[in-house]
Parts: sequence; C-alpha cells; structure tokens
Amino acid sequence: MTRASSERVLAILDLFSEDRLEWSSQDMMDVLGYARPTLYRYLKVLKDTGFIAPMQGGGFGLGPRFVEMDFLARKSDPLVAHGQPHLEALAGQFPGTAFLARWYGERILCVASVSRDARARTSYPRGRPMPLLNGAAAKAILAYLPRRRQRQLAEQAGDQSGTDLLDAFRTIRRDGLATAHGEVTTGIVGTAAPIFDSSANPIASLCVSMEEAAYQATDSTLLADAIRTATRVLSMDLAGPDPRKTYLISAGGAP
Amino acid sequence: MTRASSERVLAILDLFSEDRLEWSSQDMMDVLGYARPTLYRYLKVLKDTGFIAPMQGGGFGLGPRFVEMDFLARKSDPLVAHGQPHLEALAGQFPGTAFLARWYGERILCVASVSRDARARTSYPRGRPMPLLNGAAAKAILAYLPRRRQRQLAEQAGDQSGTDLLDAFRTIRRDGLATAHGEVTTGIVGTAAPIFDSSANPIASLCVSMEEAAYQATDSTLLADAIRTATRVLSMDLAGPDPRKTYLISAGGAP
DNA sequence: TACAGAATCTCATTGAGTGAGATTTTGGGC
DNA sequence: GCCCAAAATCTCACTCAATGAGATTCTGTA
Repeated sequence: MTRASSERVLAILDLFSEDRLEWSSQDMMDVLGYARPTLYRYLKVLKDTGFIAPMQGGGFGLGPRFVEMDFLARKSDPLVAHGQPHLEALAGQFPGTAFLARWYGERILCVASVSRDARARTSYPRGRPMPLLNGAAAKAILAYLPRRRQRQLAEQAGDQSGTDLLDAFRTIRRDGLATAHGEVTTGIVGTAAPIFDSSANPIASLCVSMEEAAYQATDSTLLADAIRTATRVLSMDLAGPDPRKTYLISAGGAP
Repeated sequence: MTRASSERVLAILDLFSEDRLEWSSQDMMDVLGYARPTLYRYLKVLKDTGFIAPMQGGGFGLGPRFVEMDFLARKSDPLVAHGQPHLEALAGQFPGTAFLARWYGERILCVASVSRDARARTSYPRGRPMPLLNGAAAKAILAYLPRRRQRQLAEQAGDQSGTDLLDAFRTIRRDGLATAHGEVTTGIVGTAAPIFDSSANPIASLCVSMEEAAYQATDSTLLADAIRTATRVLSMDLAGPDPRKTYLISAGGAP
C-alpha cells in the first residue's frame, strides 16, 4: 500500500481533530509510519505554506493559512453567497440561529450561521461536522438521497430495525420539512428543509434552531413556511445561469 | 528548478485568491506548467480530501474541508481562545468591532472578531489579509518588530522618505497604542495595542474599530485603557504554562 | 557550559512521478 | 439516441525524486 507523496503530505493534516489539536513530531511518526527526515520534509512544506505552525509547547498545530482559505472558501461558495441574506432574515424573524448545513462526502457541515443573539446555544458552530443521522439539518438532506443510500444509512443506525428512520424520511418528504427535538443538543429544537442543486440532488439544508421554550412560543407554521420558502428560492438560485460562462464573458472583455 | 510533489500539489491551492476564486483545469495547467495527467492526479488528491471541489460552471473552487479545518484552527489557537472573552467584553462596551489581528509571515490577518452590531462595517472580515503598512492593527504590531525589520518596511513604503513611518512607530511605542483614521476603510477609526509572546515578540494586536462619528462620541482614554489592559492580560496568558506538559500529564492518566 | 531533544544532512537505492500521446467518459444540443 | 467537444483518465518509457538508515548539527533549558 504505497501512497503518493502528494497524499502523504496531506495525511498529516488528517491527524488533527477536536480530540487532538496538537501533535509532536514523534507521535506523527509513530502514527503515520514516516521516517523522521521524511516527516520533517513534509512539515517544512506545510509550515512554509502556513497550514501548520509550531505551538508554544513544542508540538505542531494547524496554521493561520486555514483562516485565509476559509475566507476564500466562504466567498466562493454560491450556497453561502445566496444563503446569507436568507439567514439574516430568518435570524431577524425568529429567536435562534439560522444556519446552512452542507452535505459533503459522508458529512454534514455547518457552512454559514447567523444568530440573533450572540449567546445563542449551539453545539455545532461553523465548520464542526454534525452527527450524520440525528438532527433536523441532517435528516432534511438524508430524506432526499437515493433510496439505496437511505437504506444503507438506516442499516448503519444499527440497533433499530431500520424502518423507523425510513418512516421518518417519508414523513419529511411529505412535509418538505424536518423537525427534531433535542436530538443533537439537549433542549434545542431544529427545523430544517432541504436545498437542491440543478440536478435535483439534495446538497444542503437550511435550519433554524432555538431553545425548546422559544419553539413553543413560536408559530411553527410560520416558521415552517419561512424555511420552506427560503430553501425553495435558494434551490432556484443555485440552479441559475452557468457562472463560468458569465465569468468567461467578463474575462474576455465587452461582448 | 524542480519542486517536490508535496509542494506542487499545494501550489494548486496558492492559485486561489479573491481575484480568482474559480479555476479551469486548462488555466491551472497554463499557469502552473503541469501536464494534464499530473494536474488531474493532484486534483484528485485534493478533491478526495475536500480541499477542492468542482463548481457548477465546470471549474474548480476551494472545498468544504477548509471550513472544517478553520474550525479546528480556531479551536486550537490560544490567541483566539484567550482572546474571545476580551473581544466580547470590548464589543459589549464600545460601539464597533473588536478583533484580533495576527502577524503571520508577511501578513496581518484577522483571526477572531466580535461586533456589537451584525451590520458593523468592516473591510477586513475574518481571514482576509490586511494591508501591511496601514491601519492601527498592523501598525501596533510593526512598531515592535526588530529595528532592522522596521527600516525595511519603511523603505518598502517607498515614495516617502521612510522617516514618517519610523516616527509613527516611535509614537506608538511611547503610547503603547496605535490609532488610525480611515487608513484602511474610509470613515472607520481603528485603535489597537500589541500582544506579545513569551519571548516578547509581537505576534498579534487587538483592535477596536468603529465609525468616525462613534469614535468622536467615545471616551478615547477609556477605550485606550481598555485595549491596553486586555492586551496586557492576553500577553501574560499567552506566556503561560507549557500546554504541552499539561497535555502529557492528562494523557498519561492521574498523577 | 552541558545535555537532551528537535531538526537537518548525507547518501545509496529504487521505484515513484512525470508527461507525451492515446483513449475513455461526460454532458449538452439536436 | 446520436454526435461532438471538452473533461478526465490510462499507458508506458524514462529518469530522477523520494525515501529512510544513520550521522550530525541546532536549539532551548537548567
């Protein structure tokens, strides 16, 4: 099982997780199986490009380049660009946090978030992957995946018969909306609807989460309609004109 | 001038900037000088790890992995962790935005930011590099760099004699504070003080920026003192106990 | 100053990486 | 479904880049 150098260098970045934010060179060598000179060569490349930085205690951590690249990633993501005004409107209208969760590989990831109140509780700030099978944001996406995929996911939920989840997905599709009480964060209710790409694949969801008490005091029909409307508009926006053609026209000068 | 594969793959990420957020494979080949199979090999590695994603228009953009890695980078940066409560306090006390700007390579980068009002104007959101020689946040750092470095920077300012900047730095060091009116964003005033590491090197600054009118209505002595106090506390916090030793103790079990 | 750990250098070996050119896949228009 | 062009991948010969064992230097701390 040999791996390309281009993969090996990036495998260093895979080491970092919430559970382990700092790594000594020795631990990296042990886990990755790289010889010392090889590891340091790779670390030099990552340090020189800002992806890794020495930390005060002697180990290595992720570097500021990720902050820069995140800014560019935010700026280039049409979901974020088109979604931001909707998030702001929903956060202004409802007492909680409005956020966009993207389906990416086998992950659900919050990519943009607006809270009316800076102290709003959320266990899933921007960039932190969410549980795959729990929560409104995730389910609003999963419910629209191909049936085979859904069955695989239901089986992954393991100790249940697997039909509960499929039933839940059917209900979500009927309503065009997912609601979840305390599935991800105790005492927090999430209400979410899916966002589709131009091929009608679910790529993300828009979710409004709030404290259970605030949810009880909110007109849930109004909330549902607002979310469904926003996601419908977003889905249409994202299916819009080919941005690359537009880019080429402007790069080529006046038509 | 041959380059390691580990560098060549990362050079693809260097292509992306605010001026060019999307790249076709052909343009990448043209600019980087890679053959098509080589480029696609590298792109596959970057796609598989989430750093690059195909965009709807046919080109490639930065992928969601950067959002994830940014979350981890935020979480692991002691400057951000220690600084966040100070930012919140300052943003609560003064009408504007409190942010931390980090010195990183030859860049000044906002790494954390809190606004009292979500509509507060700033041209430099998190992750966007700031001009090197303008603005309070930058100058509060530059003023404490080694003298030789300062002179180089002053010379880089080119068409001036270079002494204005050195005089400005001297004033900043005398006051322990930098103030700048409209240097970065028209109509915005920034007030900043430096943050030092355990070797007394400037590594960052804490800046409060606000509209000129709000600045006039603010007790600038109170503002200055609040910023200086926060940066002093932060500098001491960042020079604190060796976090690696603490980590090792907890990893090793009860003492 | 001494010392231990971190980081870098040297060098022999080999197979990984590269790119020219060919082929397959994909998506859109009709 | 067909056609076509662009996107993406495959094949393969060649060479030099990458690797790691072992040695050496650098760095930070007591």
